[in-house]
Amino acid sequence: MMRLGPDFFQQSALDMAPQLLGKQLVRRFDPKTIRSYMITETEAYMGEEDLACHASKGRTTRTEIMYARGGFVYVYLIYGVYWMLNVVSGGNEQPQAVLIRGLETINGPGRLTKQLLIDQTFYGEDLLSSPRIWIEDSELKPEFLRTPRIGIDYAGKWKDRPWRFLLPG
DNA sequence: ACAAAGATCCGT
DNA sequence: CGGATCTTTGTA
Repeated sequence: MMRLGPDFFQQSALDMAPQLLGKQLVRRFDPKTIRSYMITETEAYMGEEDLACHASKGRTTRTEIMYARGGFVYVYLIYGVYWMLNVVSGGNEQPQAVLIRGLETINGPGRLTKQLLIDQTFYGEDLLSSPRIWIEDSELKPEFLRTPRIGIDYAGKWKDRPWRFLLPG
């Protein structure tokens, strides 16, 4: 299948998050080792208004990449332990992103980055052109479930928005 | 400078 | 249910 292009990533995070389900996250570990993993769980983070979104604190060194056009990778360290993998979405100056929370064979956002060897060096990586990580299309239009996002109880009224998307089972 | 919190996971 | 472990950010 084909690598997803600019149009896909310029959708809002809310549109993109469910559409990422069933797509293939592809990782080239070295010139001879390429593996792909079906995306099974995502969450949308919707800009400065969204208190659960890191961009709610405004533009900082960490959140800078979220203000770029969609298609870049946003990674950050959580609890001093786990790297979180996000796909920046929307147009320039729209600080939105989608957290990849699960893959077909790996549950959990911290576990998947550990297995795929994704760390801070992927901050700002361009999914449109990177030789080591990209996302490929799929013919699937899977049914999916929606729930509130995980781990954001501090986010006031935003914590109950059903912006987590996952494949059943 | 310093303190606090965090989009998680694991072992008890 | 608590600990790990450290970057980012707010406050001074």
